[in-house]
Order: sequence, then C-alpha cells, then structure tokens
Amino acid sequence: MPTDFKSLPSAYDHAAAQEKWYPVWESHGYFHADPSSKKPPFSIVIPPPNVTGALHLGHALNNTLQDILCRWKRMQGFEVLWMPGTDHAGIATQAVVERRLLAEEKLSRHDLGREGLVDRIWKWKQQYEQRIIGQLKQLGCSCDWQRTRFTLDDTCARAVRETFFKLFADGKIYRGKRLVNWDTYLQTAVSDDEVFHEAVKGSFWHFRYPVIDPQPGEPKFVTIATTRPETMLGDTAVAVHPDPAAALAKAEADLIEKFADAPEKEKAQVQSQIDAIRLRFSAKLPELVTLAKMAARGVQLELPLTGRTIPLIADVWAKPELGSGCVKITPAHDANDYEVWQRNPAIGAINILRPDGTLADVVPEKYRGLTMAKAREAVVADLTALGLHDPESDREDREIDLAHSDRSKTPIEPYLADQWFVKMGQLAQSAMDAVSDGRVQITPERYAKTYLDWLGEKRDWPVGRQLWWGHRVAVWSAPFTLHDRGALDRRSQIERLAAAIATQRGFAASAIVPQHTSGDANGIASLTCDGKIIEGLRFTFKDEKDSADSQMLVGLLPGCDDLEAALNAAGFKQDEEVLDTWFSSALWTFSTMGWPDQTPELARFYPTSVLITSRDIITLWVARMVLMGLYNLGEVPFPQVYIHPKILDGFGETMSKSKGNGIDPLDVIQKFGADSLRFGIAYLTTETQDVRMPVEFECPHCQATIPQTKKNRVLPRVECDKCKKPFSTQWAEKPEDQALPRGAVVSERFELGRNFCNKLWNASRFALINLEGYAPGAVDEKALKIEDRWLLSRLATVTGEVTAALETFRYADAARALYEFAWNDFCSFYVEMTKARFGVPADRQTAQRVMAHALDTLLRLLHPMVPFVTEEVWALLGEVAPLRGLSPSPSGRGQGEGEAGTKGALTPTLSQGERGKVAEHVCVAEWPSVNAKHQDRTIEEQFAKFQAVLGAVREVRQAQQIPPKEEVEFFVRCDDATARLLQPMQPYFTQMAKAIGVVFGPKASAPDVAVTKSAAGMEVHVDVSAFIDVAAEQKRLTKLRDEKTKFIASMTAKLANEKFVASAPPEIVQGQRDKLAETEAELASITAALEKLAATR
RNA sequence: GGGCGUAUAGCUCAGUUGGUUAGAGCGCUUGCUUGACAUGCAAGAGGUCGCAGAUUCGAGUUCUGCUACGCCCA
Repeated sequence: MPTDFKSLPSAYDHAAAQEKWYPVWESHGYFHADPSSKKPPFSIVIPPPNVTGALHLGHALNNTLQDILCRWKRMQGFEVLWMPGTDHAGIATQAVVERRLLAEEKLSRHDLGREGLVDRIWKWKQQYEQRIIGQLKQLGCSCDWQRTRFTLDDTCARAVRETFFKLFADGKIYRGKRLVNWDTYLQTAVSDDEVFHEAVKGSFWHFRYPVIDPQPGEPKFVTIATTRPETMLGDTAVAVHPDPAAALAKAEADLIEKFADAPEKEKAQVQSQIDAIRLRFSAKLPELVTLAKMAARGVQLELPLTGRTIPLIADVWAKPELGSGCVKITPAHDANDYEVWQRNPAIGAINILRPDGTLADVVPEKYRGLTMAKAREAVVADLTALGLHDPESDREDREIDLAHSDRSKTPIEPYLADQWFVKMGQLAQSAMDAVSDGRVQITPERYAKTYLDWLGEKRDWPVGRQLWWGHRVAVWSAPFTLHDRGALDRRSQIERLAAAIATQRGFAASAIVPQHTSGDANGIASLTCDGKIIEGLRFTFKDEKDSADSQMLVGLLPGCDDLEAALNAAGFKQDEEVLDTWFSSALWTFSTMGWPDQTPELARFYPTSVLITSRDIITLWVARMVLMGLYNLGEVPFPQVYIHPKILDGFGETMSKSKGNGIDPLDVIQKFGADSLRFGIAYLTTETQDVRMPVEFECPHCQATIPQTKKNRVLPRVECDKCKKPFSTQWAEKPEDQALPRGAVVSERFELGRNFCNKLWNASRFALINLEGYAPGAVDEKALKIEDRWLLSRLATVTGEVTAALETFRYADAARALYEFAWNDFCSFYVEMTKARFGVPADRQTAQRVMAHALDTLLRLLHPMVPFVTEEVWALLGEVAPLRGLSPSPSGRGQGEGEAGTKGALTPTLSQGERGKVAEHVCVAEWPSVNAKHQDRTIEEQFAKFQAVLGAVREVRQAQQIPPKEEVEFFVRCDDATARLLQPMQPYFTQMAKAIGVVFGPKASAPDVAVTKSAAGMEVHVDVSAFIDVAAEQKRLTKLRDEKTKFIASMTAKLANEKFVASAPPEIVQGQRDKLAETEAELASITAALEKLAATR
C-alpha cells in the first residue's frame, strides 16, 4: 500500500526506524562478508570491548567511526568485513565476578575452585556479550555478526597456543624472577598499567642497626630511615654512597643551578634546601666518609630481630643529601632496592611475603602469618624495646605515594616472583621498523612517537597472570634438584618423559633421544624418535643456583593429546598461570580469521585495512598487534592506524562509571536516537582535540535537564531544579532511593544531531509530497534554472569534500560539510525556491527530477553517518520515484558519471541496477562520485549575489521592524550582467522576503525614504517610507559610517606603505585596493542616506 | 623529572601553505501559529584569539619564553 506522504509525522520517529531497518539489513546479509567475492576487500577488526560491563560513550565513538568507514566503503563497492567480538579481559572480569560472588554469596574463589569459578565467569560473559552486541546493534553497527569472536573461544585459543609454542620453540619465552606489583587481595601480579598512585598519610621511621666489630673511631650504629619498617625483616644490606663528598657537592651544585632558574616565589625554598645541604658538609659528611670506607672494607651489620648479619655496601642509590645518608636494602620488596641487588648480586634477596600478604616462614617465628600492618607494629615495638628506635624522636609524619591496584583498590606490595616473559628485542625492533619505514601509518602522526618510544625500551613482556580466567600457559614442568645431582638429574627427567612418550606411541624408549634445535643459544631442545623430531614438543631447563626450584619446562603445541598424556604420566604438571589478556588481543587481527589455518578469510582480508582505536592502548595493544602480525604472518596487520579523540566531561575529566559522570549510549539513543548520537559524534571528531561534553541528568518527571556537578554526580538521589521532585541515579542502593524513577544521564550536545535528522526528515517529507506525479526522464539542460544548476554544482563539490574528508579520517569536516549543505543550501534555499515552481505546471517536472536526484544523492552521502533516517527516507522516495537520475538512460548500468555519449544533457548520478533503477536499500546503494561537469564556479558566484540581495532586504525588514505581512519594494544598483541574473529571481524575492524588486541595474537609485545596504558590490535600497524609524536608522548608519571610516583609514595607510605594496603578492595588493574602493563607495552611500534622513526631519 | 597535547564568543568547538573587518552550534535578545520542519523561520548582540617577546609589509596562524589545564611515561 502506498504511503500517504501528507500523513507522515512531522517529527522523525527514530525508535521506529531503528527497529525496522536493522533487522532488514541483517536479513539481507549486507553485513556478511564473502571471501570469494570479486570486489576489492576492506576489513576492520573491532577493538574488542571488555566483557566486564556495558559499553560507554567512548565505545560509541570508537564504533561509530568504524561503522562510518565500513558503510562508506561498502557503498563504494568494497567487500567489507567488519569483524566483531569481545575480550575476556582476564583480571578485570575475574575481579568483577569475584567481587560479586563475595557480596552476594559470601564465597571466595577458593570455595568454588578453579573450574567452578571459570564456569561462573563464562555465564557472566554470556550475559554481557549479549548486552554489548545489543548495544552495538542499537548503534547501527554493520558488523559481520556471523563471525563474532571472543578472545577466549576455541578459535582464538588455538591461535594463542600456536603462538605461544612458536615463541617457546624460538627461545623467546623464559621464566625469570622479577619484582612485580602484587595484589594481595586478588593474589595476582598486576601490570604497571593496572596500578594507580595515591598519596596517603604515613610515617618516616629511623632505626639503628649495630655495627659488628667497629674499629676505633668508627660508629657503633648505622642509622637508616624507612616508611615501611616491617620490610626490615627482608633486608639484605645497608647502602652508603661510595663517594659521599662528591655526591653532596653535586647535589649542592644542582640546587644552585636550580636557584638561578627558579621563579622568585620559589627562591626562598630552594635557598633553604641549599642551606640544609651546606650544613650536612660539616654535620654528616665525615661520618658518611667513614661509613663508605667501612663498606669498602666489607663491614657487616647486625640485622636486629632476625639473628642475621648483613653487609654494609657502597651504592649510588644511597643519597648523602637525604635522611641519615644510609638506606636499607630490601631487594624483594622495593623497586629501587631491587636495582641495587642487580648491581650487587652477592647480597641476595629474601621474599618475606606469602601470596596473601602475610609474612612467610623465612621471618622469625613470632612474625610469621602476621599481616604487614600487624608486623609493622610488632617490629617497631620490638626495636623500641631493644633501644634501637625512639618512638618520640625517631618518627616523622609524612605523605607517602602508595601504589594501589586498580582492580581491587588495595595497596600493592612489590613482590619478587617467578614470571613468564616474552623476549622483546627482535620483536619490538620489527614493530618499530614497520612504523619507521611507513608500512604502518599512524594518524595523527604524533602518536607514532608514543609507539616508538615505548617499543624502543624493548622491555621484556611479563605475560603470566596468577589468575584462573584466561589462556592457561601451555608449559608443563617437573621439579628436580640440580644442586646435588645436576646433569644426572636432567638426564633422568628426559628419560622419564621419553619413556612415557614411548608408551603412548608404542615406541621403544631407547629410540627417543634429545636433540638441541639449531641455534640453541637459548637451550631449547626437542626429542627425536629414530632421528625424526617429535613435532609439537620442545623443552628447556630452568636452573636455580640455590634452591630445589630447578625445573624442566616442556612446551606443547595444541592438539598433541598423547604427548600431554605422556607428560602427565611422567609426573609433569601444567603451569597454573594464565596469559596476559593482551597476549590474545595481540593476535586479534588474524586469530579471528582462523589462523593458523590458511582460511579464505585470512587470504582475502588479512592484512586488515585500518585500525581505529583510542590512544591509551597504542603501546598495550597496537604495538603488540604489529609485532605479532609480523611474527606470525610476516606482514603488518594493518597499513593504517587512526587514533581518535577521547570524550571528557564538562570538567575535562575522563568519563567513568566510578566517577558517576559516564553517559550510557543507550540513554542517548533512547532520548535522541542512534542517528543523532552518531552524527553528533562524527561532528565532534576533530583531529587534535579531545571532546568536552557537559553532562546533565534528565528529570524523569518533567524532562528538565539538570547540569551535572562534581557534587551531585555522586549522589544516590537528585532533586529536579524545576519540578523539585527527586529521582534516583546509578548510586541508588537504599530501597527508598531505588524506588524512585531513574534519571537518565545525557548531554545536550546531541541536540545538534537530533535537530539535523529532524530537519532532513522534514525536507524529505516536503520533497515526497511534491513529487506526486513524478515521471523519470532526461532533464534538458536548457530547462534547468539557475538554482538547479547551483544546487547540482554544490552537490558535486560537497560530494568531493565528503569523500576526501573520509579518506583522511576527517570525520568532523565531512559532517560539517554535509550539515551546511543540507541545512543552508538544500533546505534554506533549494527547497524554499522549488515551492514556487511546483505550482507552475511548466516548471514542475524539471523541479521534480532535480529534487528527486538531489535528495537521492544527499541520502547516499549521509547514510554512513545517519543510516536509519536515510534508509527510512530512501524507502519512501523509492515509492514515488523508483527510477532516478537526470538522464536515466536505458543503456548504462547507471555509472553515468562523466561518461561519453551524454552530450548536451547533464550526466546523472545513477545507482546500481539498470535504467536508473536504484538499489533497494541505501545501505548498499552506490556512493556518489563527483560530477565535474556539474561544478560551475560562475553559477555559484551568481547565486551568491542573489543570496546577498535577499539577505540585505531581510536585514532591512528586521531592522526596521516591518511586519512580516507587509510587502516592501526595493531597488538594486548593479551592473547589467547582475541585473539580468537577478531579474528572473523575482518570484523568489516575493516568496522568501515578501519584497518586490522594482529596478535592477546601473540606473537604479534610492527612493526618497530608503534604507540602503551594500552587498557584494551592489547597493540595495529598500523603500521604507511606510515604516521608517528615523532615529533608529540614523543611529545604525552613524555606527556603520564610523566603522567604514576607520577601515578606510587603516586600508589607506596599508596601501601607502611601500613595503607592503612591494613585498606582498600582487593579487593581495589588488584585492586590498578593490576592497578600499568598494568601502569608499559604501561610505558615500551611507553618507548620502544620512543626509536624506536629516532632510526628512 | 621526561614526552605529548590544549588555551579563540557565556558554553562546546572550527579556522587550509601567514593575506579582506576571525566563524559555527548551543545559550542570550528581538520579531514570526509562513501549507516540510517551533527539534522550526528571520535577524541581532556578544571576541585585546591565555600572557610576554621575536620574525615579517602583514601573525589567531611561524619561533622562543612564561602561565594554566589535561594525558602518557618514569
């Protein structure tokens, strides 16, 4: 049944359009990529959102930008694959689920066990994955949902296992001791990126350690200071600077230099620091020099409470200008001390902590099992009792910068632990080269620096996480005692494994012998059976000097079940740890396509075309994807990376749920519509700037918006400013708060998009109503009016602008160009002007054909940004005008642009299909190309004159408060060419400004009582005899006269300046001269008008 | 401490290789129930382009320093 266009609602119904069109696109398979297609490929992998929670506005931004590209490329005729999926986000997800488990069921992960917990997390994942995918669909994302992946699914798992084994076999995986950030609550190491620092109140304690056998003249005690007294149980040395005099002198020199550069207000402070140092030369230096000598001699100290002795060592970490000048060294629990240990390996390191944060068995019995806080009290009390600490004088209050775990919000303990590492040297270099030589281009360019700087450090990547949720490390190990039996034990390990494999495979155990792989610098070996390598298995040994911790490590390829059985039989156990989430994300560009299998997807769509992401994961993710892509496939994963801005709140802070300033895209979609959200986002995505977005609550009672403040954004309930009724927020916990209706959190900045969509909708409605009786057919060039030619010219220009902008990720430029064209050119002028033509039978047909064509093109150009409203209008347009184009020739397939054989008539933008028949959905319609023949500078300039005259008349009407219904007459003094142009525009002056142009031409002069405006080199005189407010007009003209006079003066001076005339380009100088002449003419007419007005008095 | 970025109208942002009297949206003021649209139409007011120098005939734009804010790294 045909739609009655007159009964279409006057407001665009975004909810209905969204509900209607997304399923249609999906069911037509438009988003499903066909690897066997002959079209050129275009592919993007989604940055997989965490399954930790729902999507926020940053995701909306990220995915909108991807969708715009995908839809655009699809229309351009590419076979588009947008690979969707989610990330298992190891620690984040496990922490969320564990926290909930504790809150709701009072259970810990240990109560459930590994399998039980992982099971729970899978359930959580199902729920949130659904939610995330739902959100992306609401947003209109054209992902290939049939290919949806998850970083922990079987396909990705295979890629992870394969890669890990490859690295292991290459000797790029090793196990080493490193200081890690230990989260005692979650009992796992967390990366530096998962740590935040917060200043807390603490103290600075001074202790004295007794010197063993001091010689005469030497101190009997060494004083040290610490913020963490309990760690003294793990001390392995006390350090003093090797050359305290020089170090002190340097510190002084540095301060003097700083003083010279310091701003006035800081000088006093720096001066007092200098004074303090100078004092130390006499007060402290002699003792430090003695201590340095003692350290050189190898003096030992008594470590109180422990019965241990520790050496006094010389190390530059000890700062003679600070504290006592001596520092205790606890390598296992402090990053700086760890470095000291690296320089002085003999001192050793003692880990005094158990994974749960209580003290381990290496400390004296009375402290074992204590928490750090309890141990601190006990240590301070015991040292006091020994007279080595005076709680009165040896303690100062101090602010301490303490690291906290982002995941559990508890303080981090630096902790010495075994870690799995990936050697980064070569891998990092390969990824650096790819950017340096341009195989990967990062936009904006400056982010390449972030990338290169970080990779340049080539720090090995700690990949193990002490978690249960993730890809389990595929290494099996068995401990042995190297110390006693050494090589013998190594051999017995290998023999035991060989025997087990022999049993599995039915070989003779003696046929299996180890063989080092070529280039075995890293000690990687394989087993051979009758001289043939047993595939899928590599091993190495990890030696520990002084512990029973030496191990044989065996890496396995996935699918080697019999080998795994053999390992188990031989007493090997699989590692408990899982891999860092970023390990699986690093493989995302190809794991999603089925690597290591050589799938058709991989062949067709790898490398992907572009990666679109946010700057905070350039190092964590982008860099690792590049190096893994190179490592596994020998090719970069994408030639281009676009880094987009971040969305901040009105205070410039990042949005987050924990701050309460986060906007839920679904709230925006519900209130404004997905198209509005998308258009708003595109409009804001400029190259350099982050986006500030003031946030408001929307009152659920009266729909008033209440600006969000730092205060009210953390309240569980907020009272509406307007209706005074309360509503609840995300913080509502109490039943009485939760019972209140929830206030959505939105931003009025999306009104721009909503208004724009509505404008488009209504302009379309107008067009549809007036297309009644439309008949397709070629448009004769002679029948085109100036506004037709102007519009077609603008359309061609805008098409070029938008295409060029999208090609270089200038989303805002594309959005702005379209906004201005659609609103100012199409609606404010073309639509207005055709109103007069649709009523004239002779003009009607051409107007209809051009209108249908213009709307058709506009819808295509807008579709990537606002897919729903354009699809809705496209369908309606298709009802009345199924065949479109300015010359729907039966011969072409519609690619009429610039083709020969259409001389005379303007060539159309036609769609796929024959005879001007367009695609069923704009989603798969052809992207417009620039029709150079339509571009006409002259026409645009001429039209600008018409607009200028119209504007001048309107301005006069407004300024003189002429009632809208009153008609006015006007006279335009201009050259003959312009007059010929303006004359036929008469109907439009009547219609658009209720004004009659009486005379156009060089002879036009002002009537007696007129207001005169200069416009584009013309003089527009409006007869205002019936309406004039003389005083107001005199005031206006006087102001204007002063402005012009001033301008003429400055311009005259400029042109009198010989240097300007000599050195500026001639066209600029001429331009200024023209401008001066024009302004002088304007001034003359203003003066004349003022005189006339004075005469009327 | 090092690196990167930002500062333009009350708010949020544009502003090409230096070249007319610096723009838009929102907000504000004035006038409009105009046969597409009040989510609209027409117009108006509103800016020492963060500060101080330098280069130049000419600087919002280039350079240096400073200030404030943001982000990243240590």
